[in-house]
Amino acid sequence: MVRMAAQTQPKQSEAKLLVVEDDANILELLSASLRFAGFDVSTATSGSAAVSAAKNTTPDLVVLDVMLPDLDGFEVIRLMREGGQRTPVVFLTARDGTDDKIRGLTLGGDDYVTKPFSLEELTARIRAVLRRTTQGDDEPSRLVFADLELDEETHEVYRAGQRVQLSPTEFKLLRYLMLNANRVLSKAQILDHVWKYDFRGDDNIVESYISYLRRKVDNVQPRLIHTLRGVGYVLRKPAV
Amino acid sequence: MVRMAAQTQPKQSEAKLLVVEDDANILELLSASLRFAGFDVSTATSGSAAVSAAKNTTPDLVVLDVMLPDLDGFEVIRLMREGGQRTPVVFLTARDGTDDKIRGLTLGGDDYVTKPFSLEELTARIRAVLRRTTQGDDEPSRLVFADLELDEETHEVYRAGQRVQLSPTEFKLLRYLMLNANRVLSKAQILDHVWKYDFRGDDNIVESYISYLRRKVDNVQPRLIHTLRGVGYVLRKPAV
DNA sequence: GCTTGCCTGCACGGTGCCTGAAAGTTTTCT
DNA sequence: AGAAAACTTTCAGGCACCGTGCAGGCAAGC
Repeated sequence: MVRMAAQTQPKQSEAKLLVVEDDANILELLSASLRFAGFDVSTATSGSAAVSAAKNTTPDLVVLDVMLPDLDGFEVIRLMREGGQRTPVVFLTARDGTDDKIRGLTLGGDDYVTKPFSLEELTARIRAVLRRTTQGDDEPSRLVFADLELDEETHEVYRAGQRVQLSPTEFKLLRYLMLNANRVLSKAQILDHVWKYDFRGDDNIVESYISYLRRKVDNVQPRLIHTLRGVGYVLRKPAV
Repeated sequence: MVRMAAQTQPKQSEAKLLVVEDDANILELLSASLRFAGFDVSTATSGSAAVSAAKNTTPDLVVLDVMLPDLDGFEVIRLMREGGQRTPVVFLTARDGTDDKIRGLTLGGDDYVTKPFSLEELTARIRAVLRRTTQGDDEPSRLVFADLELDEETHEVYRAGQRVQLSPTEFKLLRYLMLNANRVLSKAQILDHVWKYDFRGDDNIVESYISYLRRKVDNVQPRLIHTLRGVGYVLRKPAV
């Protein structure tokens, strides 16, 4: 009897996040999905509001849009840290332009994600930064399911002990499947989480990448990636 | 024209729903059957009315047509959640050519159903979302009747411990029978709940699917699916 | 025995999914 | 900077499965 209890929430750290973003749609997107991922989320829509919110709520991490109406992201951080608190940051930044300043900040243990991003990308970065900055490393960086292993830091993947090379998208898809092992995921759900939020293609791309993944990591017994026709895909050990 | 027999209420969570839909026919269909399914239903026919209704009645879940005369579904959600309440949503969306706007519907534990849908499909999604977003998950995802087991999340079905593979329609029909175990269901009733609301075929298809189900899940003793000639079908343990 | 309702085998067309290939894009290398 | 490689995305053919209608046969009840 190997049936697993259905879990309702992805298991995540219950860290306090402050999300700072002036675009209302993106803010809603972020707060809804980060909250669902198990984070304790508060929000701000301007730099000055962010500074005072950070003083009051002392978040464990700040998700910060670099481009804000009043202050720019770096100013916000400078002001926040003047009070002595050394809160880690994940920046949200537009693709071009100020890459240099951002790059410098990653040296201090912070990180950044360029817009448009996928939610898996963002939550992966958040978890990585929290993992790094939290002493007493509770969360391991290695996901394991059956004889499948995936290292979130080194991006190495093994199936049955064999090293497998994956492209960036293949890696993100597999990580999403592994984080949600035994849970059925629809193509829409996969698209919403693994692909960038501005992707305007159709579901078939998910089928393509499932196909690529099967060829690379699911070409041995037992098969772990299963199709549920009309429903979605699921990563699980075959029924007895 | 929804045919409904007089019967006692199916046991369901007594959750408060807000149904937002501008098509009067569909709104009537939805509110009648969801009310009958045991939900506490209130309605709105425009986005702005929905926002204020949500503020006043604080529903546990919102059933929301994406295409509304005034605001689009995302705007409605954003405005509703600005007050800090995190209400889950099941979106209703048209499945025509320009699939443009159907991204982001599965984020934050929300879900969506494409028109035309069947009522069972919709209530199944509603229950799934409520199950996911309610802490202290009381409702299990597994239906059990005699030695028949059906998992709503993984779509697995077992009879007498044996795994059985069902097609999507077979699965929906069996779920409907199990949710209404010991209750006699007419063919018209089954058609109204399990088939999409625009289905214009004849009753014989129900007979066909009952036949398929019997072959797959009722081929052992004791027989659970019974015909009441001239009346309908019922799932029950043989008479005492 | 006859009528009526139900059961089920069969066939046809549609749908969902898989995958190879090509086109378009980004990244890396020289 | 330009060329090459790797990667992402789209397209189309193929295949298995599924939904639906039809029709012949069977069982129940008058």
